[in-house]
Amino acid sequence: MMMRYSRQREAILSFLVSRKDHPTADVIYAHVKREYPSISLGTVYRNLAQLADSGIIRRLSFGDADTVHFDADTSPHHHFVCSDCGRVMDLQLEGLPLLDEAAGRHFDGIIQGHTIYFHGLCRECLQK
Amino acid sequence: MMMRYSRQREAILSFLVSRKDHPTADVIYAHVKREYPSISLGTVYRNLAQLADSGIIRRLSFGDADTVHFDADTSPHHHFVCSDCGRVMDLQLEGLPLLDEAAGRHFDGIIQGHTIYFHGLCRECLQK
DNA sequence: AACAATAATAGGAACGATTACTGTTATTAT
DNA sequence: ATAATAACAGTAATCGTTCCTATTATTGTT
Repeated sequence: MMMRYSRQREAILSFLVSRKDHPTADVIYAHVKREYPSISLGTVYRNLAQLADSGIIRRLSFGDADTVHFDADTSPHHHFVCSDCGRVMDLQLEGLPLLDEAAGRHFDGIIQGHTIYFHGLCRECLQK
Repeated sequence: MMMRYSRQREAILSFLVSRKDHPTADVIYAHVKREYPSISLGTVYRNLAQLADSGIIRRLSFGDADTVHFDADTSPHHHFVCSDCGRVMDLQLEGLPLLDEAAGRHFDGIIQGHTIYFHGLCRECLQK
């Protein structure tokens, strides 16, 4: 089924683009609700799923927290999760070897990709 | 509070030790129920949490599936998730650089660790 | 071996994130 | 303007997991 324009989806996407902290569905809902007071949480979830499935945004999930985060930046980069405040931040990592290829050497199937995330304490939480 | 012995915990742990496919809580529940028909799912979750918190087993969670897996092998190794059948398998990876240190070079806080998992198609799913 | 203190249990209710359902509204091609 | 249908709001349902409570099992002490 083809994707039609909708004001709600546009508001969701433009909010997500404006943020670099990878908010969750309920945070997005709370903010978009200011512009569209009658928007429903289901609409937020449905649109996030559509946007993710069509490759416009990316789903992020981290082991500890069981809520999915969303990132409008689909360029290759990694993530850090603060184990104290839960904040999610971008993290650059240079000189990473070809992990998938290395993993494939000891593996019978096909490696298509991998996920890495780092955890620790962010600067703000260190200063207390 | 100190940890007392319990038959249920022992059954849960010995089942987990016997498996190398990192089952979820409900799979563990289904199997241990054969030996202890009156065991409750809450007991399984509580004991898995205790075992994980005391470092005897390890929690594994992967982005896509939103269910936690458990691994009685706490030695350092990585994991692969088949994107077709969902199977979780161990995966060796040699010559991995000091990722945490590399990540720390571009980061303001403290990196304490990381999680990696690979995805793709397992051998069984390739053969269809 | 009996006893008292309390960790662990079974069973079920409660929870939070997400998905599914349904009648109504908005977009888009004609 | 119209008709076809994607998207919506609102709400119910689902699912993994946690919490609660009265009962049972383990363990150190007589």
